Amino acid sequence: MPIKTIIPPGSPKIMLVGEAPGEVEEAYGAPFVGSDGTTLKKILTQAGIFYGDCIITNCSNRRMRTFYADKKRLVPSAEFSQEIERLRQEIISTSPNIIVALGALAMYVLTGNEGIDNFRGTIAPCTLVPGKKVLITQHPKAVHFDYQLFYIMTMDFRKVAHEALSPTLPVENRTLCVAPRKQEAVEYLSYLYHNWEKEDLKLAIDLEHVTPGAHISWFGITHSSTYAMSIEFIQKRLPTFPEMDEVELWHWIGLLIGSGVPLIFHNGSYDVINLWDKGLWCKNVHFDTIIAAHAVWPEFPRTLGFLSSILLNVPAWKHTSGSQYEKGEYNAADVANTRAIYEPLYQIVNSDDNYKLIFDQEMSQIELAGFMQLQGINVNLEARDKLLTEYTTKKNEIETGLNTILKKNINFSSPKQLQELLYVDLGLPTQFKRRKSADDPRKITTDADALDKLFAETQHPVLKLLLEHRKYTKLLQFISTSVSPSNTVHTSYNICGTDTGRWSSSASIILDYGPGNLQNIERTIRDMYVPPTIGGRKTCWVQADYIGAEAHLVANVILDNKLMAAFDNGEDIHKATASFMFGIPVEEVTKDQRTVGKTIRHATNYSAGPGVIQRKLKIPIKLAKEYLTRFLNATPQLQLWHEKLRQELQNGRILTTPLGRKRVFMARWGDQLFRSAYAFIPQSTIGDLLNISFVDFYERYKDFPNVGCSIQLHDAIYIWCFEEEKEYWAEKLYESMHRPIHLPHTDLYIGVDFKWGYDWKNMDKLEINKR
DNA sequence: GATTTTACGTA
DNA sequence: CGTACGTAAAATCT
Repeated sequence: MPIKTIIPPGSPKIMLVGEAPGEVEEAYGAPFVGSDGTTLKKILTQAGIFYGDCIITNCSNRRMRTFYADKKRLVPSAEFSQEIERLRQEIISTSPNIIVALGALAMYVLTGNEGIDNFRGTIAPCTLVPGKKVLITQHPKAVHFDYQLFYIMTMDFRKVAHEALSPTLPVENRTLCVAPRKQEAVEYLSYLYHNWEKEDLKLAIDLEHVTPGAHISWFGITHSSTYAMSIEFIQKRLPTFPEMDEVELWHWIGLLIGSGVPLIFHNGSYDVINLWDKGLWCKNVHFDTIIAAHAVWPEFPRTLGFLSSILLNVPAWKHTSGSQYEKGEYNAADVANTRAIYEPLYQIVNSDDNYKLIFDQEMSQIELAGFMQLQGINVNLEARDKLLTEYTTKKNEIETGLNTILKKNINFSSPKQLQELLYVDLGLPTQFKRRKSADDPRKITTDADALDKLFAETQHPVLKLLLEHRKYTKLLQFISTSVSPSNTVHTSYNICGTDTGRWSSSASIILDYGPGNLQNIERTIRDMYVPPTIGGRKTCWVQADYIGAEAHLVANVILDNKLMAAFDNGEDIHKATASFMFGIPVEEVTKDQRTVGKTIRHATNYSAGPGVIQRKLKIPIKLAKEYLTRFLNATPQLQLWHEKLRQELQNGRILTTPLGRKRVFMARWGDQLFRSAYAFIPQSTIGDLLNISFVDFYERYKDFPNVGCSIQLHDAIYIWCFEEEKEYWAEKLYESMHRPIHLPHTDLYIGVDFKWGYDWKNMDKLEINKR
């Protein structure tokens, strides 16, 4: 039996179109009566829309086994065609101002579009009933798989509420000037140059490049959200303009961006730094829309397409860009939309002191992050080759050994072949992956933990060899990385790379050399990385790291007096932990007990269970549980704090760190969300503290020729200088890093440790005067 | 050829 | 049932 479309009395303005009824809907004879309906109602309420005011229907009001008659799912089946016709008639007879397509099927039926991620949040003309407008969003059932969509759909429905006021489609009022002739481009650039000050212009810029070399192929620029010019510089790796014309264009671009005109970017960390690499300096980087979005919604996607779908009423464009001309159109649309989202983002950032604080802080990091990306890290080729030989030999020996024992060749990097080997051929007990939640499916694994466990149980020699093989394979991955012609590797430090405010690091597309991520290099092979040689003289590295930073902060946040005192007195805090865990004097703590203290301290700060401790310490689960209980009993403040955080989350799902960074937690309510929350405060605070300090140091000394910034490692900073000046620069670095965190009861200062050395592995303690 | 999964390195 | 990341190689999809 078909269900019935709900049509409220009067002239309803909003029509919601789902897919087809499920079992529950069919039983009740009405759409959206199950759990999807509950989700939908919640979202509508959040968006200020009353469910009872909406027409509620589906693409099909009958349960349907197959919607389409063909394999490509383009031609509706006969019975589905009837239902589509019924929908068409209902749209005509009820004539809503806005139709909401819930999910990909409704989008396809109503608009003919495919690929929901490209269109979600945008308005498209209705093809089923021409003249009508359709807002595309996800089906409420998608929230079940990705809870964040609840918040995204809420934003979509706020747009629905606005669009319901009138039946007219948003007008496309943008002029995109694609691949202009030189004269036209120069006219625009010179107009901007001569008039930006008196007309108070703010310019958005966006680059497209071709690889390798990140050569700029399109330069998009605009002063307005309704106009954009995209200048084409490269077509199929050949220059578009004669050399003199291109020189003239770059001359104007250089004049303009160096003039001090406020510039707006979407991910300026790329554009500004690429221009810098090509010798062009952006004097006034006024606003980065990615940084703004990161300061405000760290958990949301930050692509231009997403932000435009949330903040603007422009048609979807990210799925276009095929032909050369379309690439220019795409670039022009990008820059116009960057200019457009700037306006609302500027308002939002400035509406809240915390947002503004974090925004300004992250903007100040662009130059430092970019400087380190372009400078790179030097590689000592001799040291690299030595490591390469050493580990290749070791890996080969193990392979030979394994092949002899197994009497056949398999790919030890293949999880599939290893499963076959371990759980079928050798008949070992099948191991399952550690799950994040009890609801997750059990998955067979051959990871290091599984091999460790199997070795402990069976002492099978193959397992040990496999583990070593893994280790050397991984090391060789790090060692055999590409190096630039000047023997450097480069990383892109991503200011907005995490939800916590820590930086991440990834492959540089401007200088594509090295392993990309320079924040996860294995310690044993770090000696292949060396500080630069300046004026023919070798420099050394000075490393400064915050001592036990996260634990120190947590101790002060939860007011753990014992631990606070241990930090204040400069004690070994892991020994101190072991001391009160085992109820023995600090002097009697053994090395093993210290390791236990260290592991438990770390694990409990992030609410780990006994399983983690069992694996880290390689001890029986019973002992791990005992240690855990002992620790938690000795530190009741920790659980009280975790409880307090959960309560805080219940009031709006927002946490604010002592340094003012806010994060909304959008995961489904439960343990995983709680754990992210417990980790957020220390991770974010220390990350921010270090970045503030690093920028402070960079800004003070960036023009000094004998010192430079090299590496950021979350809670450690590396700078290079000459050996005889290492104490001097370490003291300067200390001045930048010795910085208070304001807490209710005190201003907390995290201690700093210094080391120095001529490579990244062999570093010695460096004593300095800390005033 | 593009996308997803598995495994593993760092703080 | 530690969180936060990025990458290589294998596996899988189209």
